[in-house]
Amino acid sequence: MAHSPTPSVDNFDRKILDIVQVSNRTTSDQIAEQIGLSPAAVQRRLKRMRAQGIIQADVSVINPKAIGYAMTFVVQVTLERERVDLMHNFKKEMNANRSVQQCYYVTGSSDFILIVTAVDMEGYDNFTREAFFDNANIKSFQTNVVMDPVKVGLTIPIDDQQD
Amino acid sequence: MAHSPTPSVDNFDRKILDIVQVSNRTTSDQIAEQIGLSPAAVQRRLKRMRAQGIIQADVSVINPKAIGYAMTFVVQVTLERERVDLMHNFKKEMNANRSVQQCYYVTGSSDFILIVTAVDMEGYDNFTREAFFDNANIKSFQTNVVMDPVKVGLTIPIDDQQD
DNA sequence: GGTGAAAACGTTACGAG
DNA sequence: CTCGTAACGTTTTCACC
Repeated sequence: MAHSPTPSVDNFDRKILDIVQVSNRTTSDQIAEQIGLSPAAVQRRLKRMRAQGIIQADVSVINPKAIGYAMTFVVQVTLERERVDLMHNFKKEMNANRSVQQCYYVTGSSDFILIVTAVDMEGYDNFTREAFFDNANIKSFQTNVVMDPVKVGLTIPIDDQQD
Repeated sequence: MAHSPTPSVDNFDRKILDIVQVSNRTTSDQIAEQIGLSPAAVQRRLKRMRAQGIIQADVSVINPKAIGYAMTFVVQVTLERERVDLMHNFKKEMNANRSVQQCYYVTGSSDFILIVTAVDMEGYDNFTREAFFDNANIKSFQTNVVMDPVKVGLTIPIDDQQD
């Protein structure tokens, strides 16, 4: 965390990002037409932004139900002690745990907030056992069952700016 | 919620999903080699899964910092009354609000849990004003500032199964 | 499901502004 | 330094087996 390799995102980049973050299978020709650039220029910019880490990844979003993961949970975890090494350990565990879709370290009432998927309640129960009860440093956790995933995804508001 | 349109996801499909949910720019040849199928077969399966909605979307994940969205928040919202029409309204508003990355309707202590991005604290303040204070049906909300987005994304654990 | 040809797409080199 | 055009290599698509 010591270097920022010059963002350099202009308005053309922003327009491209706004499109690909919704659908990255949009062809360069389509993007080019929409933003008023040549297909090659669009490709060059995409390649540059992927290399620079502005575009972090290109992924398919899978319908959880299609593969039997019918339930989603939002879990708030409070640690016993906020020691740096224990926290680092917890982060590593969450990264490794395939049931954990997302994990945020937050300020406020709890320490971590997780988005967890499971096949069913029994599957979630197993997850809590493995992830929490076997962990001495976890003070408490509170579960919210998701009844409706109103909005999912990681779309970021991208607006034009005057550079 | 009355019909499941025949999942029909076999182990080849699962292996393909496991790859494309991490990187959907992997070529059919690469996937084919990894799972032991021909490139054309892989393509056919991908096309089918996209048509069936098993693959919901194909998106680029953008680094929020690259476009100036440096802060993330987890917000828990409690409504005054859980009336169906008011809830439906709230869902629509969250879907339309570009600051709201994710929105879950949950059971438990609060009604909705949001993941919100903002340029800075002032941007978040503006968001709360527009989204919450102008809404008579919102009882309370509690904000957690994300200090470390330990794990983001929507990867789902996909394992082989015996069909 | 596999094979191969045709079409579409992404990539790169070149010249121009 | 970045654009657009055009040639090139790769990938996807589709008809057929």
